[in-house]
Amino acid sequence: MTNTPLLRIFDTLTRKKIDFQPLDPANVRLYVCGPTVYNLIHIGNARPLVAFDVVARHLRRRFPKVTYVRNITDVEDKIIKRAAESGEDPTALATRFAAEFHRDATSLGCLPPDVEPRVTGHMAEIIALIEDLVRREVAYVVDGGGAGSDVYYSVPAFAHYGELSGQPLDQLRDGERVGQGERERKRDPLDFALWKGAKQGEPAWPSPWGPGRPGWHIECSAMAEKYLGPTFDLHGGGVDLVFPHHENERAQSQGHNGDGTFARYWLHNGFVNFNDKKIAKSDETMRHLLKTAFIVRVLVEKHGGEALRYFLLTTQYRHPINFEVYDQGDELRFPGLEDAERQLEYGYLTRRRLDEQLSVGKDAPTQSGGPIADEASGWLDELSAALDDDFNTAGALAALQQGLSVANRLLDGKLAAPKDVKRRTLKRLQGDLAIASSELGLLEANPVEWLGAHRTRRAAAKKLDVAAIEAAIVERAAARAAKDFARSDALRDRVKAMGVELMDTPAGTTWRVAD
RNA sequence: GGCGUCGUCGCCAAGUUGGUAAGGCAACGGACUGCAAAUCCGUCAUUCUCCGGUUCAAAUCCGGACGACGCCUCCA
Repeated sequence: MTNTPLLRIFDTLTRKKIDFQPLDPANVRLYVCGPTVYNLIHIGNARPLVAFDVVARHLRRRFPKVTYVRNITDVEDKIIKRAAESGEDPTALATRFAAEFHRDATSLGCLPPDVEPRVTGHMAEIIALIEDLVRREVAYVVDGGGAGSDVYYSVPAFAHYGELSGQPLDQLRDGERVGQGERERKRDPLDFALWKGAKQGEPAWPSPWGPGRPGWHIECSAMAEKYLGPTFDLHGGGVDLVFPHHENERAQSQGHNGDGTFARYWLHNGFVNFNDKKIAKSDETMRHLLKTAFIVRVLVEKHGGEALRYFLLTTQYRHPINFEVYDQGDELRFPGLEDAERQLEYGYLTRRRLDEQLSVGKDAPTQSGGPIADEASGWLDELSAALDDDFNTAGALAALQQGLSVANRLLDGKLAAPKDVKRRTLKRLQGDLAIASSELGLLEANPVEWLGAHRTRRAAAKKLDVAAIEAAIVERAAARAAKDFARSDALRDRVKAMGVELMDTPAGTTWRVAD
């Protein structure tokens, strides 16, 4: 195997699509900014989760080892605020929502990262890093007005500040809004807090500057270094994190380890828009939707986590994705998720047919060496090539579609092929589909179970009387046996009116919830 | 004001180191079926927001116009 670069990645820092050359091909290292756990996550939070899950999966396919680190921020202003509102202990609240987050991540088909560090478990590392920055005089201590002192990072001390976000310093200063009381403490309006002295009632940890807590950005610098070293390959997150979060992480880490250290490639996912607009908390309607319909838990309940995942992968991760919603009287409809469900149903139906076909007959022991139908080769390579090209999942999904389509054509006898070639091809397709599934995190479930669960969920959503449907099927079977087609059709019409389609197969009649 | 992304069929969405427009949904026609569903087949962008330019050749490069969205403030 040659070492020619396989992957092309759009890097935020250079704003170009460039070849990916890992520092150590034997261990590719990836850091992604995880959630601040103060809430159930919404669809916007789900995008980086899914996008970087595919990044990690694909890297694992291409390299022998990948170390994927995704943090959990469990000390932060929003958590403190939320906890104060409900009277809950901030730590307990964070722990609770971290667990909820894991549940959602799992339902979205995301594999756990290799390391999932939490801020509360890394106070020593954070404090050591800040101490070093103070020692190097790129940070300074200021009386915080409370029990402990504040520590600020001195932006003018870092020559490369603004590079990542492409913002000239004076422009950033123009936009800067300094909070009450901070103005007189900061030497420069761009300086940001590394450590915040504790105020009344806030969670605090002991430090050389008295009781306090870390600022928002420092934890990522400290934890990335601890698990991935001073310099690592990829750093990901949402576009909104480019400034100030990632700009600041970079400043801290390079201030500590020197120029050229820290992340070598920066990846940022685009936003999920709602009817072409950003899901902003400032808008009344959106705020309401964010608390209700856009919650991952709610969407998963209605359409399944895999449909949400599929939807999020229909657009390349960097581009904005539009989440359409329309109000149909008493319920909200999400065409993107409905479409995704249809695609998944097609995929699982195909996989089920494949499994059924290959489980019967014992002809043609499938030597893997023999020829297979031309149409069945190529699509998996196309899928991988699409992912090699800046993780183009939309292109990968198109390739997957080809694979599924070939399987169906073969099963339908639409492709001319000798019996042994056909069987070998089906076997190959089954294997290739499994590889594609594991790359995308899609169609990985047992087809029979998935289709059953899918039907059950949809039947429940439509409040269907399953017993009545099954009774109708039994009655219709008798009518058909007696060639009483008028009766048979009447029964079909009856369930059709309920929104159910009957499917006659050699193995008997089954049913599905109509679209 | 500064920085950046984008504008491809009714809808979603690939394709931009230039070489003659993937795929999906919807729609229509057909095969299969007692009738259906599922599946399969066929039709569905002489054209890529618009105007110029470079070129044998441009959705892809350059210039301009118009439009959309985002960041610069908590935010995925």
